[in-house]
Amino acid sequence: MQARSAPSSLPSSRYSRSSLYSIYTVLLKEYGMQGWWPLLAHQGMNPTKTGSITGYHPGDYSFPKNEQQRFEICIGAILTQNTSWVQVEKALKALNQLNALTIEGMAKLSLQRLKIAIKPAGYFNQKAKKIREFVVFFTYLDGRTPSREELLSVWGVGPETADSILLYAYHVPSFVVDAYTRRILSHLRLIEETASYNDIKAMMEQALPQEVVVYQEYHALLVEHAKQQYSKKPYSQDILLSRIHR
DNA sequence: AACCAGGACGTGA
DNA sequence: TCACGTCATGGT
Repeated sequence: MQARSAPSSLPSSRYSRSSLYSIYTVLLKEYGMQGWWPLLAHQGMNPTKTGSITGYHPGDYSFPKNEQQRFEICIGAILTQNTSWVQVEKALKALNQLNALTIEGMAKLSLQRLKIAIKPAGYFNQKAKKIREFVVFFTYLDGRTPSREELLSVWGVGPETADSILLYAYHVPSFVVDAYTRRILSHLRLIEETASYNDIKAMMEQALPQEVVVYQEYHALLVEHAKQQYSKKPYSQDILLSRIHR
């Protein structure tokens, strides 16, 4: 680790830290448990989630239940880069039809068929390459949990994808920062717009209990809240603003 | 008909 | 380090 200067762009007062936790409790009361990461098919799936047909499992944190589901989460994390989950779901279903949501099946799939299958998720040339790179890495892991640095060394895996894989596929408490997180926290003036990914991640992890369930739900709740209130500009008066004092 | 969607990478200051 | 262009399909 190299020495780093303190991020001047972040408020570090007690007020902002407690605000970050109260945001979580407010969102949880408002929207309920989110049941991420969505999986194609499993027992007890919940079909009533915004923007998706099936796959969520609120209150059940026992996923993934096997290596295949773990693999599916990883592939979904790559496919959802800058793409809505509805589109990713189409791609995942197409892959599943080809028996390519297993490591063995994916390894057999031709590049051309892979590209066609994931086309709905966009960037199919890049994402096909990313998936193939990840398959090599996943095989190399041989069931071991990767470190964040290992994940980041894989071509096509950036900070958010790495943290999503750690948090949802491996239950490692690593907070996921996405565009919605930055948008909401910035609008609430809890961060500067220019705050870096790692700055925001560090702030969240310092403010919250370092628990997988909290990180999973918080991230998913921010996404749900953003879909409700931050999809189109100008952003309206956030319901959180009147409720995060203390 | 622009604009956005659960980003990452390559490039040149 | 960082700002900017590129990648691509499909919703609203």
